[in-house]
Amino acid sequence: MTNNENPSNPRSLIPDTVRADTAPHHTAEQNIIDGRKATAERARARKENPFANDVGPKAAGAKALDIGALRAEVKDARGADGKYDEAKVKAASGASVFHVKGRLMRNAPTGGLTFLKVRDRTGELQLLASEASMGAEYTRLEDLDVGDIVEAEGTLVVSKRGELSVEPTRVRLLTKAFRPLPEKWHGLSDVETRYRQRYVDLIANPAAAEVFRARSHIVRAMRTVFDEAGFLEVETPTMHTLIGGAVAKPFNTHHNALDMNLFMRIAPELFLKRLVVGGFERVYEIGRCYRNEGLSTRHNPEFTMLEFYQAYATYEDLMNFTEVLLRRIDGELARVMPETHAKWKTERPFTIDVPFMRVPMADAVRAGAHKTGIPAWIEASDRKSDRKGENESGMGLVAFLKPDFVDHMKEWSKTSPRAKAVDWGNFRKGFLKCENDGERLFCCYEYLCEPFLPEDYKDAQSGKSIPIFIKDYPYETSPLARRNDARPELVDRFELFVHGKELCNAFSELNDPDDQAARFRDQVDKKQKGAEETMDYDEDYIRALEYGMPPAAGFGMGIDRLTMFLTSSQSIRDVILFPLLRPEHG
RNA sequence: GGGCUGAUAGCUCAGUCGGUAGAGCUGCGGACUUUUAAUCCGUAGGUCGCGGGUUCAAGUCCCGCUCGGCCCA
Repeated sequence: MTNNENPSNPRSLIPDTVRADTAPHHTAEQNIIDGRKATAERARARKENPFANDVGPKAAGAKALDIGALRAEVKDARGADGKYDEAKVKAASGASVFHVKGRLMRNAPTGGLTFLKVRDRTGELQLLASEASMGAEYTRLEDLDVGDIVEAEGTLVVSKRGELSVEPTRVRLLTKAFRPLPEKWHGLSDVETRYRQRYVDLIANPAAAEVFRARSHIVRAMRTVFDEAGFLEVETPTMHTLIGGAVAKPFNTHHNALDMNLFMRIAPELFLKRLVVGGFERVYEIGRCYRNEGLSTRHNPEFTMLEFYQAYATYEDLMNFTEVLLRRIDGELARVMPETHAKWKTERPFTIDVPFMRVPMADAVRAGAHKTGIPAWIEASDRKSDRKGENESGMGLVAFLKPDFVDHMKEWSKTSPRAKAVDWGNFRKGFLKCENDGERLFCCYEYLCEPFLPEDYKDAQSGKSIPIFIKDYPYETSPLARRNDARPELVDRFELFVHGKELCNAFSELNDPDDQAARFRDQVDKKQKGAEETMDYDEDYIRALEYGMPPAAGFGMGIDRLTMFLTSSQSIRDVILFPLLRPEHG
């Protein structure tokens, strides 16, 4: 806790609802809060602490267990239908007294018998309380509200419906919850409140909490895979003096003591490759990156990226490895949370169970051109390009479009439903802005292929889309990637698209310092011509390459997006605990 | 930044042509010894996001603003 809160902040740090003494609000919520505070005061009057710390069983020999561990003790008493057999429970647990603690999720009296439900991090357990088991303390249950943190101890019994329950001799308030939880049936669905008050979301929506558990498992499984393969996990700076490693706008910050402007990193790439120079032949980093861009269902300004670099590997090796990695992670998810995973898996519009597609970008563009049914495009994309040494498929279309694109747009767009579905306005805008044929090919890919990937590459059996590696990018779009030995106009690079959305970006690394220096100079030229998103010239990185970086391949993947895919989440905000939002009070 | 769309009780939502603000859950009081969205009876709970305008009359129509959501850049 810091004590240097800015006194100039015009907004009070204390919300109205907890200033009830000075500014009472006669709202329904405030009435509930007042009532719960009064309950806490009554407990204090009885010398009981409504924020107790002395947790633990009172009975000698009682077992203090997590709910999951408690269930494991009597797992053999559970039938195939999920119901417990009372005799078997008694046989397994005998007269043992169990102690559990957690959040009270239900408090339902039916006269002399009260059903309560306690939830801890491992599960939920019913308490079956009666006057017979609790004596005079039974009436005290009235003071417990849903949301309170409680402890209870007693023997195991089975309810008439076959539910494993603790018959408590004691149920005690540990922490009073002043605020009511959202409604039990619909939960909390207001997305704004879910993001702003994630703590409530996590309590009220178990499905939301499951996504974040999955995220943790995903990252751990990933580390296991890399550690087993002999990779070293490292941490490199997140505050950079130069912009590098990706094409994006950075956040600016400032170091006071050195009076130095800094950029929050947009990618760790150039530092990790320095480590490859240093002899760490296999390194990876999982860390936060920052990009000063708009927000969307797929973009948060800060996000988590995995990057790894492997000496003596090529981008072909990494394609194989990517498939292994994703299946290993998904398999681990299936192992640790089988039921939730099965639900997510059926919801997925894609499958990772079949081999991924591998398509050179130029071939994808040629196929995309054919799909539009525009005769001139088909003819052009089948034609050999006049550019020497050029690949012969997609480049034909680029050569054809370059001189007169705009004039024919209306006519082309009417050729077929597929042609009509093309975003012609932005395609034109993007194409005309391109400075070279490489960028033009990439632009054709973006508008003619990428939006249609899910429908064009499908698994016949399941009807689900197949992840696809688009490979062999034009060198102009990839300033850090190695040129293809046979076709220097291309780089040995791929991106993995899952259901049409980019997940990974990888390439064989450019380790020729002179070529890298030339690419940096191109970037600087672009900036001088007004381009906003360019890399800086990194002299030290060139110097590092001059010491010799072994041939290597590198890989980047958004952890947030991976989590979205695997947990069937529709928005990146559903996989980031505290996504960036505007301040609540304007 | 642009288009569309939303904000009504603590939560989930209705609210028709502009005419007294509604329900369920929650809360509070009561009944109930096998519930699990418990049930039954009673009862309380509102700055209709904020500001302006039109009107005899605005949750409703108009304008602006704030904060979201979806799509696009």
